[in-house]
Amino acid sequence: MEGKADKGDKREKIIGAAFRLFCQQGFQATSTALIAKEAGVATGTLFLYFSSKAVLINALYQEAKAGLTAHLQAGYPGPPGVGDRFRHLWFAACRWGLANPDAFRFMTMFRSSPYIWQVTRAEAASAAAFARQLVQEGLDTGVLQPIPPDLLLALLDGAVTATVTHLQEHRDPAAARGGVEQAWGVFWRGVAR
Amino acid sequence: MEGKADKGDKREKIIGAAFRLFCQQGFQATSTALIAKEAGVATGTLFLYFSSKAVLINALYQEAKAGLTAHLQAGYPGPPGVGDRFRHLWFAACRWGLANPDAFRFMTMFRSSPYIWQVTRAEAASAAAFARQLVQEGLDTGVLQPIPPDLLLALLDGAVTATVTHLQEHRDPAAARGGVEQAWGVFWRGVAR
Amino acid sequence: MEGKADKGDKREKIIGAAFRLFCQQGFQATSTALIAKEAGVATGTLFLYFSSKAVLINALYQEAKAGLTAHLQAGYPGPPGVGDRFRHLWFAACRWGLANPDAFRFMTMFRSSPYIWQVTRAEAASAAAFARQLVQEGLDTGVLQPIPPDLLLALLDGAVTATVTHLQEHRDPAAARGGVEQAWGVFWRGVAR
Amino acid sequence: MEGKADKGDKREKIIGAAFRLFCQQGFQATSTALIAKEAGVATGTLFLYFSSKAVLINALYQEAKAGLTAHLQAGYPGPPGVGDRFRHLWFAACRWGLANPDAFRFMTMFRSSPYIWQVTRAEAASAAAFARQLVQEGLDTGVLQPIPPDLLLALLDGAVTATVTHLQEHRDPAAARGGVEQAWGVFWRGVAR
DNA sequence: CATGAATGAGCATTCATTCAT
DNA sequence: CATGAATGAATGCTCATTCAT
Repeated sequence: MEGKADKGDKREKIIGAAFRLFCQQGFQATSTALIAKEAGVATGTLFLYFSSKAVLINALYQEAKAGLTAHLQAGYPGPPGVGDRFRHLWFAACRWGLANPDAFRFMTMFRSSPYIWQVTRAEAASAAAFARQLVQEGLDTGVLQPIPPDLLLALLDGAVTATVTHLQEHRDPAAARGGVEQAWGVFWRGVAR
Repeated sequence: MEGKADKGDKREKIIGAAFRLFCQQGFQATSTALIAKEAGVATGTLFLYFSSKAVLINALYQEAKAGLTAHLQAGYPGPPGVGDRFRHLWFAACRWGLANPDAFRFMTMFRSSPYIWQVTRAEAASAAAFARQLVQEGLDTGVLQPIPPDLLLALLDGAVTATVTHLQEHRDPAAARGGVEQAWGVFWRGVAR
Repeated sequence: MEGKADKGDKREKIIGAAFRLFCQQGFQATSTALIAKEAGVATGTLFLYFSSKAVLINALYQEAKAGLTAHLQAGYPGPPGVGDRFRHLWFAACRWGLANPDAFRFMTMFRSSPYIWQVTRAEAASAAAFARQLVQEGLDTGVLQPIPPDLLLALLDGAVTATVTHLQEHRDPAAARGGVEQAWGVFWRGVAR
Repeated sequence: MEGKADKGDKREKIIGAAFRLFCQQGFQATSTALIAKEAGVATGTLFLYFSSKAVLINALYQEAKAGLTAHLQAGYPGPPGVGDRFRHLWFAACRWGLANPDAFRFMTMFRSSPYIWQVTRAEAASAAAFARQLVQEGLDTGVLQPIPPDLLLALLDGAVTATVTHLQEHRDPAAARGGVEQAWGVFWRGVAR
């Protein structure tokens, strides 16, 4: 009774199909017609929800970023230690990346792509403002090495991306857990004072 | 005798134009006709050197990787310490990335793109085999933390990419020097024992 | 309610335009864009009905063969004499050829062309199986000269083609009637016992 | 000493390669570059002998027609009977067609093609004027049925073409001889009085 | 005469987008 | 809201032809 395609269902299906196809075949090989077919809707319907292919791409990027951000904020611990909170971010990010391979891959693929507008990137960044605050707190309390906050965030981002991508390629569920832990060790040893 | 199109010049011009345009506008937004025009050659000439657009992209990727690899091997120091050699790699890579922004950006953009064939990636990786040996030596001699070599290489790669990309965005030649040094500190502190 | 593009009309228009243009200018000199324009549809529309130019050519060949076959079977007389039925085939074929000059010319032009696939030829041949049966009956009843059936059919085909082509070049409606009759005389005298 | 590619050798090689390729792959699939390569000469060389692809095609057509005509005139018997001379033409034509499959196929393929200019066709026809005279003589002496000479020539042409093409498809050297004889019987019975 | 790199007009085909139903 | 046939601008690629060597 509830599987009958509830209102708004179509938008989700289109987004899901788009993530899958873009990751598998890339941008140019994925036509809007194919996305629509994979999503089980008509060609025209896609344009009812996303006014153009460019809009769709950017929506996808935001969707991915929002998913990740939400996951990071979910169990975000309170005041305890700055290190604990960093630890939480690290593991939550890796866990999300490994659980959502398509969305994660999409993010890395389009991270520095000209298809993603500045606005999109800016919105995604602002959503992760709390991470920046954490870094600032770490610097202020002397827990972190004295490094420009933006550079430190970039390094965090780069390390997580490298770790998840690496573990995704060598699919070994057992090694994954350990890899995340080891990479965390490298990162924290590097930035902590 | 100097400058004016010395035979074989055309291939270089096409590669240069392609790097520039792909970085600015992305793969599909850059038509072969535009690349040819920007390179100052006829449309057909492009296909004389690269049998298809896909072949061009892969050639570009290899060109970039080869350029970086050559630069890394250039002043590669002998036996001294593992740390010294790592230091050389780090700084050489960052220097190259900052000096060749288009090629570097191209590499990050297409790193995980479906346009780049496995063969291309494999060839590029094999050229950097000496880096893998260095890691192994570091692990054997106990200079590095006990981490899977591949993961460690991935982290090195990710850290360099994050650093260069970050410094390119905030163009400040003065800060660049310092940034590379600081990021190196983070990385080495993280992986050294 | 009449005339003005009654759904499915487009396919017909494309076929008509293609017959005309291919006969006038040949295969390669006739661009798909020109066919579309002549048919009054958009370029893309042609590919909606025929997935490639090669498919279009083969469809045209089948269309022509089917038209001819249908016309031959239309008033095909029953049991009477084998000669009467041959006479029907001869005149019906010539009549159709003179009435559909473009389709007929197309058939002769592409008869031995590499553009027409074996499948296409086979299908067209199977549709004319009843002619083969007639020949067999003629041989069995001793009405025809003892000649391999395939050779006899080839000669019939060749004679009709030569006759119609000849009469088309010297357009003289009056002479046409007589020419068909005279050629029939030659053919039948040649094959009958 | 004499195999060293004598003067004018290149023209022959180009013609031979062109016959082969056009028959195998058709007009559009056969590029001038391919013909040149198959002939073992440079691209530009082809245009030294034939100023354009269209000129080459027409030269090929003339070459084929000339070859056939020469063969027909070779052992052309003197005054004896009209029937004997017809017989000679028939067998000589079939023999040539079976011995030169590529040239023969080329002729049938381009017989009614728009690529062959009227001039070319006219020249080829005038070379075969002696055949027309034979027909006229046959009509005048009452040896042939009273049929327009052009139509009779067209039927002769059509019958030879059909016979050779048919025998070429069903390659059976033994059957070939018999087939030519049987087809001749059909033709002569049809046109003789 | 011969070469083959270079040219660029031309073509088949695709695909984002629209709109009548 | 949903559909999918229709559109036509845009693109990758080909190939006849030229010309400097």
